[in-house]
Amino acid sequence: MKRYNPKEIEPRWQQQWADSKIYEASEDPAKPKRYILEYFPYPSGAAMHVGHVRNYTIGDVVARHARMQGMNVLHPMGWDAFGLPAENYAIKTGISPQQAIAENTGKFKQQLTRMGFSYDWSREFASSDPEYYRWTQWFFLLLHKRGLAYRQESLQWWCPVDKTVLANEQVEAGRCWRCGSEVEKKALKQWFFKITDYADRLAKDLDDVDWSESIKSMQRNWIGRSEGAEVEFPVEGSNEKLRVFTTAHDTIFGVTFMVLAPEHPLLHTIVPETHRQQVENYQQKSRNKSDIERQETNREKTGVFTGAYAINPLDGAKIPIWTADYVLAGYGTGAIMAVPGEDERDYEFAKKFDLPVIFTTEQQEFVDYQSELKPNRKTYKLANSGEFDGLDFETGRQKILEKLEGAGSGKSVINYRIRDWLISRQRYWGAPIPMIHCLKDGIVPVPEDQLPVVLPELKSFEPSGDGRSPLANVPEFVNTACPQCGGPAERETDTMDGFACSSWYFLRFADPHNTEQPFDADKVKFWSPVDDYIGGAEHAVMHLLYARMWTKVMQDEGLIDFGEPFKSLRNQGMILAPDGQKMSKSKGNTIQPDELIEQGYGADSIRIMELFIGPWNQSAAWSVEGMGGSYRFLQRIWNLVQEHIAAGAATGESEALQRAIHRTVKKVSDDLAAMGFNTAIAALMELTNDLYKLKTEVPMGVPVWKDVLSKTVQLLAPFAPHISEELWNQLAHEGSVHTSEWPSYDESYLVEDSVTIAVQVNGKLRGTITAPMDSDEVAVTELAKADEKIAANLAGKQIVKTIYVPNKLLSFVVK
RNA sequence: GGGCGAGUGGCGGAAUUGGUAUACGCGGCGGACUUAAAAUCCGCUGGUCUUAACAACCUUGUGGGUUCAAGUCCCACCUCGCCCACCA
Repeated sequence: MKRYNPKEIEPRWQQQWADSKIYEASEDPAKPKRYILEYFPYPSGAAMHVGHVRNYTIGDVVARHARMQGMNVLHPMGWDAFGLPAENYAIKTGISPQQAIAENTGKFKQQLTRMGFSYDWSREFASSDPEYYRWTQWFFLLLHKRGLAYRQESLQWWCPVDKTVLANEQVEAGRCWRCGSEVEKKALKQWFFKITDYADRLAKDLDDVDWSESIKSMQRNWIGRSEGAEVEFPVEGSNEKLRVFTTAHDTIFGVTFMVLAPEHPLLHTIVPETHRQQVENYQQKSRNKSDIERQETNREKTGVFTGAYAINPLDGAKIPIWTADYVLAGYGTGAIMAVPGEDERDYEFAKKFDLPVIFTTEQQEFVDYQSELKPNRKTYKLANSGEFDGLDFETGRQKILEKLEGAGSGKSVINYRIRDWLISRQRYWGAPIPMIHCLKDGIVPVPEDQLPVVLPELKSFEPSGDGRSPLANVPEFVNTACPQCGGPAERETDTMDGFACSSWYFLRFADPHNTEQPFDADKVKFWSPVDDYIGGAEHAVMHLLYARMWTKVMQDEGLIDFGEPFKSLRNQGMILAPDGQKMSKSKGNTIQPDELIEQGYGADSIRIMELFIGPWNQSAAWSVEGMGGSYRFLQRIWNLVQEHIAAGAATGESEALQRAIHRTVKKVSDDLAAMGFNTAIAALMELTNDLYKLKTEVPMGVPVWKDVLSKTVQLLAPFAPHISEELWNQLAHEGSVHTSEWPSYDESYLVEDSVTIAVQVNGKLRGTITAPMDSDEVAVTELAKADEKIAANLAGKQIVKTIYVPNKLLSFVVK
């Protein structure tokens, strides 16, 4: 009898699949399409570990199952090659990024292939291929044409270690998302994408996609849409007006002071000489505070009086203007009207600096404005609010806004927390921004027919840290002719954020080798949008937000006819190291699939383990012992098939075998539809246990065994593709199991003749009885009373009530 | 402080609309096979409980509630994980 040897069968079938191109997709309108995509990986120097592999295993099971269900499946793979990880790896090892990417993608591809993933490799590309980034640059020009790319000087987050600016999304708690070092502020002229123009649609369209609530709420939170009003307060003795954003204009009669952020420009003009020194001291102090310090010193409020006063536009009250760093320069107008009677932070500030507190509700008590959503707030009535006294909260809000609008000092406004996407990077390894600076004509786009602006191969590409990209030191790259006047001009030397490249790659997969345009509209229309997007939750507010924005820009341009790129999003749970810690190279606790394959477990066992370890969307610690269980499970199926093949032909039927397989077909089909991978595998294990018992009753070699084993192998195929293909072949089937039709089940085999019914007395289980299927209450009651144990529990008691759930349960209530 | 999610055996976990809690796997114990071991196959394995059987009682983070019946529904609380955090 042949032994199960993954080392022998797995490479053989991998080769066979590649040769026969069975996973290559084409636009066949006869079959329903399904586009299944996993985030394309960064081919870093470190090999993939079993945590990464889980992501691809989930996608592969979905893809293989869909194919067997007769769908036209697109399941591509490529490389997110530009960006810091690849460049830092190249710097560390001293080899060029071009070469490092070539080597690492080779390694990654080999790892993925060894896992038996069913990718259409004919569509492979890397975002650093000139044939690809040519179109990334083309999209930059498109955004520029549509007024969505602009250049502006402002204070930006700067990572002193990676020596580049970062987008807001890429700063986490004051630290660089890549290297973890504390970021600084630096004034630089930078390119931005105007994602704020799309804030509203990005927030609203989340209602229509099938994503987890937590990712949706993270995006909504990041976009931070809030409805309110912008109100102008004249500054006393000046022509200046102080503009504030508020979501609580109904509390305007409770304003007892104003607060400007220390960076607010009005501080240059409205502060009287008497207070100038102390204001400047305060500004200096807060400038020196890092973002992290500001967060650590969290609750203690600081600030100084500016000596200036504002006038309340509704009642003419004179209001002192303060500056304090609890007001953020970058949000709203960088200034607030402080209402200590309603806002916790203003209240704290007022207490500390002994400023008056006015309550603007009849309750005359402090109400945390943050609790606006609490229903009780709706019952509050305005007080201390002049003509608006007695109005309920909603009406008061409305009337006050009307009055402000009438007086020309207020308007309703929607404010967003999200900032424009800073996309310039002062790093080498990225797509060059296709712009030219001409002394005469200013900033001129590179003509489309001159794309791509090729990234030159450099010997030295370390970031300088002077705020300029390494490309600035390459005269052959920099010096060029102005496309408009033909005179001498300089190329933009910053490169694009790697997230620009990943903002459209999913569309390129539909038409990856097009040299005339980014993609053919019909091909994209055929495959898009992505039906199942599978990946980790770490992309929640970066990639997923950017890609959604680009999609909407393309929709507006008429290139595509949809606005949401990812119909459903699935976030897999993380695989932790056996010690429960995150796997990382630095901790030395990673487990790589290659080691396990070498040890003889094989890719199939790893795939089973990845899914059986727990629900796919929950994290789980890797179990070394568990691998043995996965391997044994496959081996048991292997051995069953070998025994069957070895047995001589016999005749006979088996109802029990049929029942077992049909039950399992239903269970696995249902579980796969609900992504219940772990329970689907459990069902296959149970089936295997049943088959081992049944082989002592039904001789192997009986035709029904071939039927049952063949279906078993088909059910196993999405999870363990190699062993399934091998056994399918051994069972003398033509063609690949992976292109075979998913088995169906016959309801008649699912119906049992008799059922076990639980019998409860006063809610406690007192026994079980076996009754014919669909017995009525009278018959079951009789059977129950005949049961010795149940009878003992009923003895001497009066039955008050009987509840019967057909085929399940009988419950007596007794006194 | 806000948002999202989760607490079930020694461990990972299972449990349709409330209806036999602990499926399946790991680990452990026992047996078969073997000169022996590994491998394989078979059986047992929540607690009170210490040899076996029977019985009883207890058990899904804690405390209440609804119900004939609660891991599942309701209320309050505790713990852990993740995300956002002075966003006016």
